This record gives sequence, C-alpha cells and structure tokens, in this order.
Amino acid sequence: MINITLPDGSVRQYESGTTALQIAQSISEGLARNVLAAKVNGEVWDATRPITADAYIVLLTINDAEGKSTLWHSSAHLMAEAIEVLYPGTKFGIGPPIENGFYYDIDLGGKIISNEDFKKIEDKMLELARQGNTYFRKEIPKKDAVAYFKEKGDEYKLDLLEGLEDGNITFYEQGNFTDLCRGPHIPNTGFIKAVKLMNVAGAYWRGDEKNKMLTRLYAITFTKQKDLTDYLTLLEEAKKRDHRKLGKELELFAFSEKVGMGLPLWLPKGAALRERLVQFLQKAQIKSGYLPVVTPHIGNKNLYITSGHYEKYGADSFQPIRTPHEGEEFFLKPMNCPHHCEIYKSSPKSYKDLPVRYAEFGTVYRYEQAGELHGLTRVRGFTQDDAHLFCRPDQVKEEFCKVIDLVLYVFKALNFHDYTAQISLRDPGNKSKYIGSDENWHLAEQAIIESAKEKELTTVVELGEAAFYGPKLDFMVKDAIGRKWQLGTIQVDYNLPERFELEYTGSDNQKHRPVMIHRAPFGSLERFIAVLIEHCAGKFPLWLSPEQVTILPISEKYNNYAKKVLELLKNYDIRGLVDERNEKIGKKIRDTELQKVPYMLVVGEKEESENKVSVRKQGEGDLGSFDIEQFAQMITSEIESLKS
RNA sequence: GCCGAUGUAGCUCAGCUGGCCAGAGCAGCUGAUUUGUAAUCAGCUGGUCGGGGGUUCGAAUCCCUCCAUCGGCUCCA
Repeated sequence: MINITLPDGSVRQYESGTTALQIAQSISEGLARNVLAAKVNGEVWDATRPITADAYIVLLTINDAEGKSTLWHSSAHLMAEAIEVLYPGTKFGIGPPIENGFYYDIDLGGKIISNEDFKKIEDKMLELARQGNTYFRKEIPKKDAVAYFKEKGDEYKLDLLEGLEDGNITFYEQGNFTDLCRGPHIPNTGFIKAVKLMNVAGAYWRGDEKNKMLTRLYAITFTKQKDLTDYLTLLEEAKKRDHRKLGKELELFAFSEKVGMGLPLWLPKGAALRERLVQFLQKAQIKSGYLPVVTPHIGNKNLYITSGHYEKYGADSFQPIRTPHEGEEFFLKPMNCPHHCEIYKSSPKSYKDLPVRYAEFGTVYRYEQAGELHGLTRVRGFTQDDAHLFCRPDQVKEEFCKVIDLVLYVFKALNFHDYTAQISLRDPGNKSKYIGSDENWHLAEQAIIESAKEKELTTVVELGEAAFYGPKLDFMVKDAIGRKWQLGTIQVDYNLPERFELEYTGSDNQKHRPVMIHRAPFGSLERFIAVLIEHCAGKFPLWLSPEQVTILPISEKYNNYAKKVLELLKNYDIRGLVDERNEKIGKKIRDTELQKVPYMLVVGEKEESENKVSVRKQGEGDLGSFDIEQFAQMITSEIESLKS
C-alpha cells in the first residue's frame, strides 16, 4: 500500500500502481470525468500512469493552467493525427501548447492549407476524438526511435532526437498516430469535445530564419462546447476593443501611407488625450523632484558609439543623416539616455547633488521591421515618458522604490488594478549579448530583486529578457478582459555611467561613479494609449476623455442657450461641445453615445426657462435635471476623485 | 526581412465562374421639418475598383510585379 496526500492535507491509502485517474474515481465520478492529468510530487504526469510510491498529488482539470496545457498538448497530437489522415506524407515539427490553445508546425511538402480547409480538419479531429482513443506512453530506446522516424522520413523528428539522451525517450500513441513526446497527456481523446482551428501562419524550423519555413496551424480545444463559445465571445469582445478600430471611430489618430508606415498622426482629440496624460505625469514627477529637460531629435554617431547602441543596433537603424560639407553622421534619436548622460556631464556634480532626475517626453525613432508594425503598439516614431535618475550606490534602492511608487500611482489613476512585476535578468548562458562587468550586473540585479521584495510586488523572473546594458523590472498589466500587456519599465544601469565616464565628487573628495536608473511608467505614450483604449473600450476616465460633455439642444431654437451653458462650464475647466446640427434629439443622443462622451446635456424650452440642464450619462441614461452650477460641481468632484 | 491572406467612395461592405454607363448603407452637401432621451424625409455630390505591367475584342474580375494592411515567424535599446 502507498500513502497519497491530497491538497486538502488528507492522506489516503491505495495499492501500489494505482493511477491518478483511479484515485479521482475513488473520490467522485464527476471528478474522474474531468481529470486531465495529475501533479505527482510537483511533476505533471499522465492521469493513467501508475504511482508506485508515497506521493503528494494534485488532480488537474481544465481549470488549472497545467490541466489546460496537457489538454492542448494532447489536442496537438489529435490535430496531427487528423492531418496525417487528410494530408498523407506530411512531416511534423513541434506541436506545443501555448497560452490560448496550441499549434503544430508541419511540412506539407508544397501543399497549402487555408482557412477553407479548417472545417474538414476540425471535423476529422472531432471524429477521431469521439473514438476515445487512449494516449499510450511508451519508453523507447533511442535507436528504435531513430529507426521509426527514418522509416517515416520525418527529418524534423530526427533533428529533435539528436538533442535527446538515450534512456530518456518516450513515444505517445493514440489511434493510428505515434509521436515523439515527453508528455504528459490526457487519458484519451474523448475528453476533447470542442475544436476550433484559429489561423495558419509560417514559422521557421527551430525559429531560425536560415531554416525551412514550415506551416504553423493554430487551434484551440475545450472539454465543453460552451467553453469554446465563451472563448469565441471573448475574441469578439477583443475585436470590438481593438484600438486601431476605436482610434479611427473616435478620431484619435490616423496613419497615412504618404507620411510613412508606423508613423502615427495624432488627430485633435487624440492629441488632447495625450496632452492630458503628459500633464498628469509631469505634475506627479515635478512633485517627486524630477527636472524636465529637452534634447534634440538627432544625435551624432559618436554619441551612440560611446553608449554602445551603435554597435548593437546601428546596422538595423534608419540610415544616418550626413552633413554635406563636414561629412559628419547623425542618427535619428533612438533613445534619450545618451543625451541625458551628456546633460549630467554638463556640470560637475557633488555627492550632495545626487540624486538628479532628468525627465523628458522624448520622441524617438527606431527602424522596426516592416512586418512588425502594429497600430500604436509597435511604431517607428514614438514618445517615451522617459527619465534618468543618477544616484549614489547607497541611494539606488530608495530611488528604485520611489519609482515603483510612481508607477503604481499612475496605474491606479488609470484603473489598471491587476498587474505583476517581471524581473528580467541576464541570460547566464549567453553573456556576450550584454555589455558591462559581471560585478555590475550582479549589483544591478540585486538592487531590483531587493526593491521588488521591499515593495511586496508579485513578481516573476525571466532569464534572458534584460536590456543589453542592464536588468529591468517590467510591469505586466491585465486589462478588463484579461489580456496581459507590458507597460512601465524600470532599469538599473551601471554600464552607461562607465561608458560616459560620469562622475561625482564624494565626501572623501574622491571621484565616484553614479548609478543610473532608466524608467518610463507608461513605456511609450503610443503604446500606453493603445492599451488604455482596449482596457476601457474607448470609454476613458472622465478626467482624460477628449470631450467630457456634449450639449444637445432639442432644436436649433435652443442653440444659443446651449452655447451659454458651455461657456459657464468652461469656467470650471470642463471640456465640451454643442451639437448644433439640425437633427432630432434621438439622433444626437445616438451619435454622442457612439462617440462615448461621458455626459450629455439635453437642453430645450423647459431647461432654458429654468436655467437648468437635463443630464444623461453615457451608457446609463437620463439622470434628471440639474442646475448648471450643480452639474459643474458634480463632475468636478468626480474628476478629483478619479485622479487621486 | 520571411510565410499566408486581404486591398472597391471619407467609413462599413456587395459585385469578382471576365461583357450593358461599378452598387448599397452611413458620412458629406442642398432643401423641407423645429423636433424631449440610441438613426426625420427628399434630392445631390463623391470611386482612373491600392500603383504599374501583361493576357483578351473586352479586366474590379485572370496572370506578373511593386506598395500598403491583417494574422503569424524572427526582432524589440
């Protein structure tokens, strides 16, 4: 007999060789129907794999991340089986689960799969799923595995096998399909009840553009039809919130082929929104002791040679601008930090001067590859809410913590309540990607880890995600429909101060090197606004909304009264417009609702005679009639409460 | 940059098995209406069908090429 400990702490006895599925059955039939896999002593196993020693087990269902990935991993095998039936001779690459579903990279030998083929693949998958075929796990000697795929002619699997050690190789077989796979898998294909192929794309074998391009099929599956329906509804919702669509509808920004791809044009309403955000942060920064600075849009090549950016990115930048007579080369500014280093150097610094905090809403230009551009989230010209703090080593942690406070203040004001902090460290296996000494890297990484701990942030650590000059702390926010976005970033840098030979005089009258902190709470205004639009579905917080009220006269007879109301509201810094069009009130309301203006003021004969306004709130409806002053105070206090 | 898809009026889209002057709704303009909480009515304007080349008696429709957009890959200071 063996002792099985469950998550609630209870211990049950079972015969050796019992499976997680049997354990589930002993608890309840319903649970057994939903168990996809099990975590055995922390390792995810097949639910059908015999357990032969005492163990702590967690039964996994579709509600667990590991349960989902097991389901989707098994679904990838099912899709491969369907494809092998429908497209004989297909060679298979890899087929992993991903955040939402799974994909399989396949080589169709010149055949093309398009969206029209999805239906028949889905149908075949469902047909195979209904057979309820068991996923059999088999441990295989390496030579047999190689022989199997040689016979099948699958060079990708042979390539994968090369990297695996003998004695460590497992095959999984379901129905007529056998795949090289570490597992684990769901018990049988019958668990898969709903299937949807999402899209098809090209992907290089092993992600290397020198290799052959394979066809990547993305799909998702569920154990219930309803889950699939819900998922598709969520995708629809995401489409409705797409900032590119809303940006056009709300007249916030535009792109023009003539101006150039990836170069956003801010329309008046978008510019107003952007300006509000800038003022908001500017105010908070000045309170926190930041000093605004301004630097030009281009910089001499030597500046970027010193910073190391030229070596790292020079080849992939926009071509340099050359002066006609001197032949000097200038680059469009790709980041602000080198300029700020030179500002630091413009006067000698004492330890008493530190920290100094230079802030700039600096517009930068980067040559992003054509295929990379995407709405406002990936552009070629954008404005960073950048600042560089130069401090003594003993001040790093305090400064870093203060920056964290500022970032969280910004998130709160903009209704981002769900976030985690990602600590991005150097890839210890590939140090050549980075500049600077091991000692400096260690100091910087420690500073971030300690600050995050002190601020009690929920963190995840990612190796290899650091910037080339230093580690960083990135804030990943979850939006209103659960999608994750990377926004603010804070980076500790011991390297640029060295490259620029930045100094301060210490109390010992010796020269010392300051530490630099790069930070941007928004990241870039463009990206931030894109995320904000999608987060609030275009319904901006009142204080940010390009128009806060629109005044809707019942007929043209009341346009003058409407204009008078607007003038009064302007005294309270309330932004608004009068809809003077010759339209019926229903039409005006509809159009204003669609423009997502927070408040509508309906004015007609009654209001004019009583000196009032009828207030209608966007998305909610009629709130009744108010004195003009009363309304102005109401929304003024609403704005104050939202911003604090 | 690479793979795949798409590109018709300011916007959303129909037409695309080649064949009468390329259509609709919204927006815009003009006029009527002067309106009470999500679309008043009528008329009009507007497109060298992404650009260029080709096949054909004839191309929005078929082919080639370039450009842009979308979904991915690689990249992201």
